[in-house]
Amino acid sequence: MGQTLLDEIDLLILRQLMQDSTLSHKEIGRAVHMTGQAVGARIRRLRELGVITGYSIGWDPEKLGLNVHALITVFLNSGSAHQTFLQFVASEEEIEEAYRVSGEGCYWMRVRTESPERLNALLDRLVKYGNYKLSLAIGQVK
Amino acid sequence: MGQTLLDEIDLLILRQLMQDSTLSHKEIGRAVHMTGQAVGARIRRLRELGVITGYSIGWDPEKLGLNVHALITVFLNSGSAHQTFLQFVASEEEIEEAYRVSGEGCYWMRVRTESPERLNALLDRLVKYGNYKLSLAIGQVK
DNA sequence: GTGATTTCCTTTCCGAATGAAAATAGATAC
DNA sequence: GTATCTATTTTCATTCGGAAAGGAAATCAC
Repeated sequence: MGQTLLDEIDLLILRQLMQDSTLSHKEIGRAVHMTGQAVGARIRRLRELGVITGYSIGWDPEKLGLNVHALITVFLNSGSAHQTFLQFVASEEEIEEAYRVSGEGCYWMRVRTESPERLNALLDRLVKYGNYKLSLAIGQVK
Repeated sequence: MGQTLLDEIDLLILRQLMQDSTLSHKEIGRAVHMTGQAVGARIRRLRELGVITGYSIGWDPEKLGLNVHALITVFLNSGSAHQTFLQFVASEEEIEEAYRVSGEGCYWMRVRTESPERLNALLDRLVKYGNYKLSLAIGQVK
């Protein structure tokens, strides 16, 4: 594929931005031996190519009161339409990630809620679409 | 807990930054009816409180050639030390997330590799620590 | 009620970063 | 050698971000 689209310098810039996107172009330039403007041009290109899809912040879920963290494997009912399930996923703010999977189950997702009661309520809404298997995350390793 | 630490305006600012951390303080200020400087002071406070933990970019894994996406449940050997497993996780760049779980298995993790061969090699290294169950992600829903 | 204190916001100001345009260097084809 | 194309540097105007000073509102002691 388009592997020649990105050179080593692009990858260096990306790695730096992944760690800290507030680095100035000039600071990044020091690491890759370029002026800030050249770095800026490359970053603009990475955005236009769709390699960089956006800028965001990292945040502490516990500081926001999200104390419950669960991993859920979803086994969709055979009659349940995937489309309506996708709408469900999109509408539930407590679902942080969700993937269609091949292997065990139909979907896998990770959720955070502020309390066991909220998790319980979410599972009640989820069970309309199918069965599930749940594990609680008791620590983030990475 | 410290729920009174964050007011509605702080949450609004956080939500905006989660969507796009390149918004200027002034732009955010328009949404919350404050000057850019006031927004900047609140953001600084959110950083000092540890609510905001960092700034990063979103990126397209396929544009970087990471075509294989897998979800792995790890069942650690009873003799295997957790400490050495954590070092393993930290050293493997292809592991993007990992959590200690209570429920099915000991750890859960999500990995991306550029090829099935690389996934195979990663699993070879993983199997020293225990057993695993693997699902392939075939689409990101959220 | 008065005054002091604290907190938070606005105003003002300056250094630094960003983004655009023009000039320059390096590589390639012919 | 000449033309051409791409990527970088240089230069410049605009904007942003952070610090300091001043002011409004809430709290508290008395």
